[in-house]
Amino acid sequence: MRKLPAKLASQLYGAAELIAERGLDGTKIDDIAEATGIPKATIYYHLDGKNGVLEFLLSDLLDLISSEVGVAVSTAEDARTRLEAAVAAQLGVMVEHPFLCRALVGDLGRATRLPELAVALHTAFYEPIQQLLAEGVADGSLRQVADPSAVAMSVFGAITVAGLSAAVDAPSADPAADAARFSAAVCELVLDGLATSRSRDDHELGERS
Amino acid sequence: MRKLPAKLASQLYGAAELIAERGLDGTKIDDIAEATGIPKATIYYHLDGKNGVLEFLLSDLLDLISSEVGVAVSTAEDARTRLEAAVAAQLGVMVEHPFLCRALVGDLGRATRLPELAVALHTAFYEPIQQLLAEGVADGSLRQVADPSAVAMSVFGAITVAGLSAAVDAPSADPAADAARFSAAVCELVLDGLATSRSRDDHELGERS
Amino acid sequence: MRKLPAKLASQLYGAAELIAERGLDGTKIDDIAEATGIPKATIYYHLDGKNGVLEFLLSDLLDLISSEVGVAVSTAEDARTRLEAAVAAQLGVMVEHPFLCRALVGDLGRATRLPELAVALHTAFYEPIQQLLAEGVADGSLRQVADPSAVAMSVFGAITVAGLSAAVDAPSADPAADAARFSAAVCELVLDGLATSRSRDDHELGERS
Amino acid sequence: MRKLPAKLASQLYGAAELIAERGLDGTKIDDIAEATGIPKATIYYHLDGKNGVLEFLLSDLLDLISSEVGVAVSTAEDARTRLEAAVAAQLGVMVEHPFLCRALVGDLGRATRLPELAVALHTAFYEPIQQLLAEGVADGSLRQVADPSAVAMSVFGAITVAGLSAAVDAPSADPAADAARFSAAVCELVLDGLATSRSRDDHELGERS
DNA sequence: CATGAATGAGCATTCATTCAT
DNA sequence: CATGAATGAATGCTCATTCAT
Repeated sequence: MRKLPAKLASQLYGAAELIAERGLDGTKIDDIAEATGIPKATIYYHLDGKNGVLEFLLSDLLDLISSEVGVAVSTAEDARTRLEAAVAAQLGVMVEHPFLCRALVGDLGRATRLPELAVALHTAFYEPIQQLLAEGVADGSLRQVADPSAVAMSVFGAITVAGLSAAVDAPSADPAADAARFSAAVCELVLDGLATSRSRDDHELGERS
Repeated sequence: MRKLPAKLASQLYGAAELIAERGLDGTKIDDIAEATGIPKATIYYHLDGKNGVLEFLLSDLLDLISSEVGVAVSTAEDARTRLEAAVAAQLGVMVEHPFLCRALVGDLGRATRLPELAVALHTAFYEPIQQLLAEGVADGSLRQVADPSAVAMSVFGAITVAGLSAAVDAPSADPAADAARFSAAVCELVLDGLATSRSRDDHELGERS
Repeated sequence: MRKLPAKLASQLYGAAELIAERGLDGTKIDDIAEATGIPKATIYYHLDGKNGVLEFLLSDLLDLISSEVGVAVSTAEDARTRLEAAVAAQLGVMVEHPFLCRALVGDLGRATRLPELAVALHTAFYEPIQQLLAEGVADGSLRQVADPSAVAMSVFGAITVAGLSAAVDAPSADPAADAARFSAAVCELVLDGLATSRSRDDHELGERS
Repeated sequence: MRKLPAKLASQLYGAAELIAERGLDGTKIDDIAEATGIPKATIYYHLDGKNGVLEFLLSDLLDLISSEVGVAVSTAEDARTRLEAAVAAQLGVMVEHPFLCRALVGDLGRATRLPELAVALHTAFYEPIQQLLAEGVADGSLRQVADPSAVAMSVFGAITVAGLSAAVDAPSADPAADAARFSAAVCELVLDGLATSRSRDDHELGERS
């Protein structure tokens, strides 16, 4: 639980693929030890058991996302533009760490049950979006919606699941391009919606009548 | 092992909360036996082990979603309207089965690794959306997007994460209302997007210049 | 913890020597399993772990002593005679179960920490003596001493340590003879004391002056 | 590993209660380190592992008893008087070191298996008594018994168990008084026996007839 | 000398699963 | 059909001990 030596930390990443593939419960500590080259007992010396390993790995990912998104969000642009930047940032990190992402999803239940991770999850993914939505309303770059928190959750889902899907697919040769592609798709959806203008008119008409 | 007696089936649902709360690996067969009142060996007699329990529980949920969404999608309306109906249908089922939903997500990794479930997952969640998106383009009620499959994935995320969030929150007194609220929020997002028309102009301007 | 099947119970005795020799902590469950022929998991199914094994074994010994002594004490003789009988009974059982006795002594600390054993210990060893001492005073066959409970404890020690010593020594060919020999020695000590009558006079004289 | 600095030695006594309470196997070196304030590795530097700690602690106790009893036994008095003194000496030391006594008894099995301790045990407890008994016969202050070694063992038990019982009971405010009380009780028993003179007559009569 | 850090070796316990009744 | 009893197989974790500084 102390700040584990940089060397160990880096070795530990060798376990990510394992966990992504089999889930934490399907991964024996011995497997982790073997995959990382760190003696079992040493893992226990530095981390708090198997959960500790997951916690360390995911904390790292979450911190990374958190900080990249944080940067993207802190510019002087309007909220809409910053939302696009945030989406790109999050997807960029996710695509760059496919195994961690898959581990996160595969053990989402457990991650949720690990208090520290639960808040990191919230901080990394949900909060910035919610924040941006509110700011967008203030600066006129995003629409006021009826149920902001539900919409924020939904936007979170749109981004994250896209990222996950990218992470789960066989890692492409050009992660940056993948990220850009998904980022564009998500932004197109989230900002402009899918309805055609005609269907919008029809729909409003329908509701009016 | 296929057709378990109706009584057992209903008892088995008593295990959903357990699994939702602790994950399948955190749930002992003995726990399930105790929670459901079904003797351990009897569970084995009817189902194929622990995974069998999860498979049974989730298959049921997935079938339900699949069929409800199927109905919603099979009307004569335009694709956009049917998309709204599909969202409402999916969210309706999810909100009504919060524990199963959480079990599904919590053990997503395992579900993914169970072949039968993996396809059911795809069929229930992703396919109808993808299908609808294509049909919407055809009937002019939905926009043509640059990367349809990425967008479909993203829409799937928008819907599902919203549903999950509803399922995780303390079950409200009025599930139908919850479903409606979330459904509206998701549709607002997915159909109309978040950008204000002004920001759209600005943005296009910015891109042009 | 349920009344284990007679067959298992008898097999379990095969572990006594092991435990006597190495102490419970020095004895692996696997050793016990091997020595008794009972599969490890079956031991766990019936008993509560390693402590459970010790508890079972010693409970048995203690019950046996308790009941044999109980019989010896329940005759119509005077207390002194019954004390002799009790000593013989206790030593008889101890000599007949040398391994259990040694296990008991070797793990006395643990036995003391196991609540059930602690009381059984008291009941089997200490109580009958204390009782007899009191009755002996009443019927005039035993002396009134200044500190009855301290003396009872001491008598208990005289008997038990003698028995232990007999149990620890290589088991003789004729246990009954051993028991009789030790029994006689203990009774001689406990009933008549070691002082010569001359030394008694001297001593009283010394105190008087 | 022999001569540990006085300061460490004194700190080490802080572990006695721990060991008395839980047994040596139930006491982790880390516990000992924490309880004594001596770093784990330092304990290893000075002593030979866990057994070394026990050995150190008990050797000390045994030496103490040995020497105190030795003094008591080396006077010019008759054997009977010296036996009384020896009893008082042994009980005095035991009562003054209740935790060590309990540790000794609780881990009697192990102590017995530690060669050095085994002989120290014999030397401290058994030998002086045996010696005294023989001398008493020679100087006429103690009776000739049929089985001297069995009786010596029994006397040893009478004394030691009394001392233990005193050590286990909550340590009284006045250890010296306790020791005296128990000492008197033990001597009363061991020297004069419990039989009333009437019962002695009856008994001999009974045997004769 | 003293000790923080690291680890090899060990093992109790758990649990899913089977099967005789 | 249903199930109480039994167990094989697996593994997370502990802890005494070592050693480089």
